[in-house]
Amino acid sequence: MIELRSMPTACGERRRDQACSQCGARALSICNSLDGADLQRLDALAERASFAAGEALIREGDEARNVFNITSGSVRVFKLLADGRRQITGFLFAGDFVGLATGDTYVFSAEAIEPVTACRFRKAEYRNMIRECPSLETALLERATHELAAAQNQMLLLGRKTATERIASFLLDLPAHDLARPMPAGHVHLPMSRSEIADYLGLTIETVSRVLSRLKTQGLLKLASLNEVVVMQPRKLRALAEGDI
Amino acid sequence: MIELRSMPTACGERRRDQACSQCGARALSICNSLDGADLQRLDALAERASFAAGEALIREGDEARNVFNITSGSVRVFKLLADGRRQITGFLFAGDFVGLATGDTYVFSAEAIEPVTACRFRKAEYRNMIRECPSLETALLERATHELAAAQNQMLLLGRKTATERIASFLLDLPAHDLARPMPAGHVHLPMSRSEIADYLGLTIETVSRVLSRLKTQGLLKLASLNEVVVMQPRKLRALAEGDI
DNA sequence: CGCAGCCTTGACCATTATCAACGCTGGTGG
DNA sequence: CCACCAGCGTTGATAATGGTCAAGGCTGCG
Repeated sequence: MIELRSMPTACGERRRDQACSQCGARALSICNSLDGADLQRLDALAERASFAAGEALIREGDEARNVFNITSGSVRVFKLLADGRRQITGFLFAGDFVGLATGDTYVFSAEAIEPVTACRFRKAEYRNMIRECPSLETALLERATHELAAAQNQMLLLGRKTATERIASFLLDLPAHDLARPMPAGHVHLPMSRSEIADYLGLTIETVSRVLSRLKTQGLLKLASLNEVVVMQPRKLRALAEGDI
Repeated sequence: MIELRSMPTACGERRRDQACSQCGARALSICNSLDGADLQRLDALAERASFAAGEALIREGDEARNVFNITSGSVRVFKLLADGRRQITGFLFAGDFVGLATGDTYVFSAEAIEPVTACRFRKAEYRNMIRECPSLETALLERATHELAAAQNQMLLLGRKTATERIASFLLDLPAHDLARPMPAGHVHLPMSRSEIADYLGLTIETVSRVLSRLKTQGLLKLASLNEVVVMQPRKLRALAEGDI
């Protein structure tokens, strides 16, 4: 129950220090916007949960009973078409919040990529939470607004960027979200598979693989391992990402 | 100054009556969630503004001073790449709210498609507004959450749907947003040009035109005029939209 | 050591973009 | 009042980006 307060990074300094590459705002976690007393009251309502890799936190169509605050690991949020086509709408990491949704049922699914720990809150207690801690609503609105800006960026990416621009954007934006995992400058950790990257960027695994190989050949990247990329020429990569060529 | 309260549809019955095709929630306008006294207090802070077709309400990069509540007309919200590629992230109609953004500058642009009237609020007064009317924050959070769900749907569309599926989805979803314009059942009004439809769906104008022609040939649609489509076989169109073929 | 699963690479294909020509329509000026 | 023009939309021919299918390689685990 103490997890919410003690979670290493969501409430920590590192998260405060880094500006969002999209909108310039400081990275937000719910905890950053709340004071100690508020957090303590929320803790009393939180329930600790952990999920194995692949396990679902949220299933589209299920009754929307819970909201979660991720405290470690990484999560994919996605929607499916009837024939199995998948669009991953976001990756979540420590400090992120998931499950807020209008209506009675979830309209997306969320699954653990790696083992995940989270604080679970009953949605039924949501009103109580707001009453006990009104600044929570402000924090959630800020967070939602921030996610909306991120979603607009992703729509720009999916609707108008080429495969290379998508990969470049992805590699540059990812580190800003996974602040819990300290990485040497230029190193990008990819907890997700090629197939998940593809489903996030609206591409196929083959195209993802080919573009990564080409960027490596061109000297913009090194592939330290399957799950770790080193950005060698960030300026060139940024130019690619924005289509400034 | 009375516009906010008296706007014909944003606060009206029609808007309450229709459920959102995406998430099942009742269509939301800020006004629906607030009582008369609250609306009156907000009115005191509102400033009436009108915009000619093509005029900008919001320009990406500008200091974020205002938020708007659209009272009539239609608006395109979009982002641009350096070379001019445009992604329209949404169309707004009477009752919609625009301008909420984290950070000091707007991260998107908004322009009138048709002549638009709106209520303008100074962002500097935002804190006052919340203090005078705390339920506004709740309403805004609901609205933001709703938009986030819509954004996830659009990402699914942009990342994973074919051209035909995109057009079908668009034609089915649009009427739910433009409730201020009463239309006979099956009739869809398109205030936007082909080029705007293309930039919303991540296609070119030629592809939009071709797909519309083909759907017409197949008898799923009639093109009453450039700006009005009649859906002849909604079930088939819905099947197309979901990829249920 | 071997196998399963994921990733990479190659050859070919299809959807959609691009380029180009033509048509419609509404507004304007003769 | 009619004709012309500009702008938008449609349609066709061709091209290219990225998808599909297929084969082979790497890696980590039993």
